[in-house]
Amino acid sequence: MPAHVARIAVAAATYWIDKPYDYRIPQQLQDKLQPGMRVFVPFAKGNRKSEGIVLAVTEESARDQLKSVLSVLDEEPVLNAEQIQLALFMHERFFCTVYDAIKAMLPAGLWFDREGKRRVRDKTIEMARLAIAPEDASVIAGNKRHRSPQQANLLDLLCSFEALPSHELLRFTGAGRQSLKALVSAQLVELYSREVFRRPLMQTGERVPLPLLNAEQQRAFDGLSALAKEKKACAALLFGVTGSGKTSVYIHLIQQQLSLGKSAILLVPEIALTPQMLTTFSSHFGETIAVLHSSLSVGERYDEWKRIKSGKAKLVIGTRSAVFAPVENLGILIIDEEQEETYKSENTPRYHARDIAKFRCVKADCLLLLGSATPDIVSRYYAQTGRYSFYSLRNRYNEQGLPAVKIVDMKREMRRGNGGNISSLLREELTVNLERGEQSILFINRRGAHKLISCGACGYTYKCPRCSVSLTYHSANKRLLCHYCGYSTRIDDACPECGGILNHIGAGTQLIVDEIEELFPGVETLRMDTDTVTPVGSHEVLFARFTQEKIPIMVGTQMVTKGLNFENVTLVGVISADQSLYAGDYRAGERTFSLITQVVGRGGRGERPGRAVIQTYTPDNETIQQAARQDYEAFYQAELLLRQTQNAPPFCDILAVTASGQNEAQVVQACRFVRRRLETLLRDLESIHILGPTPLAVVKVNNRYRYRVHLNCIANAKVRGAIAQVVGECATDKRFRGVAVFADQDPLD
DNA sequence: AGCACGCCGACT
DNA sequence: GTCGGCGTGCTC
Repeated sequence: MPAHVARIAVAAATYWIDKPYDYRIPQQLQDKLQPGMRVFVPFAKGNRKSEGIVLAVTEESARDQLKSVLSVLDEEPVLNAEQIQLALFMHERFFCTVYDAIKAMLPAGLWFDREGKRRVRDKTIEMARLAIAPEDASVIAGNKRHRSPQQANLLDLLCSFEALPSHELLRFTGAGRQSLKALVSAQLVELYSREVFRRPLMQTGERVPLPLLNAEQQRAFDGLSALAKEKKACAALLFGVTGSGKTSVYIHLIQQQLSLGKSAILLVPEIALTPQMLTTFSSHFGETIAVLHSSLSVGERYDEWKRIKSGKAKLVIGTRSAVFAPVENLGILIIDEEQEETYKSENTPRYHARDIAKFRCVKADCLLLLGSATPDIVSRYYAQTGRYSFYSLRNRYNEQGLPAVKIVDMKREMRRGNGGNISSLLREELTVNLERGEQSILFINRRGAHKLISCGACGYTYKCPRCSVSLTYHSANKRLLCHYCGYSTRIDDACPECGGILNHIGAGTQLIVDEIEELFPGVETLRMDTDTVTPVGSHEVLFARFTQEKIPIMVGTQMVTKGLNFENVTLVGVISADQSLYAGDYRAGERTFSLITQVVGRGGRGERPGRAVIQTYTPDNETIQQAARQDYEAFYQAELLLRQTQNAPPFCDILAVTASGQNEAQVVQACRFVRRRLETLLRDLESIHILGPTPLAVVKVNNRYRYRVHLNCIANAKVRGAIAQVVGECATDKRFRGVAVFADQDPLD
């Protein structure tokens, strides 16, 4: 008897009604339809056409009335059995629909394909430039009768740049596409396409022999390869101080699996920051590598996905979403710098790559390897308790010693009359480096370190009209910008409230650069931060300039801490170590320790020993001192104790139910309801703490207020079930209309 | 009676 | 979320 029922995950089903739906398979589709294929099905009363994916094909259904599958969208399944299981697991684990999970697993190129045929996009971006002289353009921009304010903004910005990608131009001015189009038809602006930076070059020439392992690396490799060969699911933590050569161990492990006919996945926190690593890997593995990351075009990403699925690529290197790479026969999955927060998705599905990796390694009976110089406290704890195997690399490459670190008390500095951001010690050290012709890196421990603007007379500051944050000043486009919603506006000549003089405050990269220029006139500096107006792929360009042109000083945020070896860098300065310590969440200490440790480890990679200067307002802080000593074990022990008293991971899971909406009171009401319901549903649970409603650190984003209820408990099926139920109750309760509610484990913010 | 509107609730 | 069903109440 032919199978005639398809169990389907329907795209149109919202979270609270999401479950597998049964459909009848019409006669003409019975031979074609297989699990993992996408279909169109009628859904709900209106029978509106929805996409769906076949989870299983069976004989019988528990219901007697079934609608029929309308059509099949794929010739071949796009998901295999393991991926379908993974999607069902994600539904349970991450409070998302099965279809949300599936969307995260497949490349976007596969989706837009049916309606619009825009699957294969070429590798160009649209650029905009003035079609007339800048002087004429600024005259036209100034003439308010002639051009709308938006158009004037666009012209203004284009005056200070030769050319800009049009999406960035629009983002920075807040103008719509129509305004740009109008300028184009008025022949003031022209658009052209430019090829974007291509994928990191894959070497096709001679394969380089594998790197030699030192005794310590060999020991780690021997242990890990024995684990990998056991052909059963296991996990290991490889602790390796910065510069100890974790990568060499990865290369050998991967090589071993590839030679056994297996495939491998290597996850990295951010591809843009690991060009050196990519070059190394391609010199060993050539075209068997597929690279997956967010700055690939839809077409490129789709092509890489196909290369992996067809088995042409056996080693996948990529960021978070690469954990879904459709490799067959997985032999090893490595997560480099596993403590990085980029492995956690902040959008639906709110998954952590580590959890997906564990699932896959269990299914494939293979080794999951977590590598880090500053492991996640939870991972280190599992290594301690034996849940993970544990290997460590404690010696730096070439027997290099750790940098000599000095901590500067900025309070004392201030009392001595130095109100700047650069202490006298750091200035002396910089002078030494300049004289010796050696390079220095200054690190600003602050997200999106930018200038704030405030009025010297009345204290007025610019606030985002849609979010509860101040606007930051971007000298690149001379505009004020909101980091949360992208709102941007022109800066006034004087304070809009009282007409006073506007000051630039805050330790932004630009500010430090300005200070350096004042202290060392004529010395070239390089700025490195996420939010400058720069084309895609420019990190590599900037890093290359820093190395090749031997620019004496680089000033930057987080991104200077990662992955790159600069031979000639002998001094690292941490401008202010404190910023991330007081972020309020339980991970603040971990984050600070990791950042400082990594940046200090950047120095002294070459022949000469490195030095580091850490500036802080709290020089007695244990975390800062541990980071200065690069003493992970001391930090781990102290932090573990703290976690125990805080009821935080690894002793407890933290689940959060977040509500957002335009009406603040209603959002708080929804949270109170969530709390009451959870207290009722979970009242017989012994160790559970329910907290909140608490506003998020940034309470309003895009005119929506955000509040949250936290649960500290072991996240078992009962707890997850209760949360799923309550999220559903909120969604259907008319008192909470307009309030969006979602659940998440270990939220980042 | 005829219809506009709003609320309810199910979605295979 | 979204749509059809159905009750209420207004108007002709």
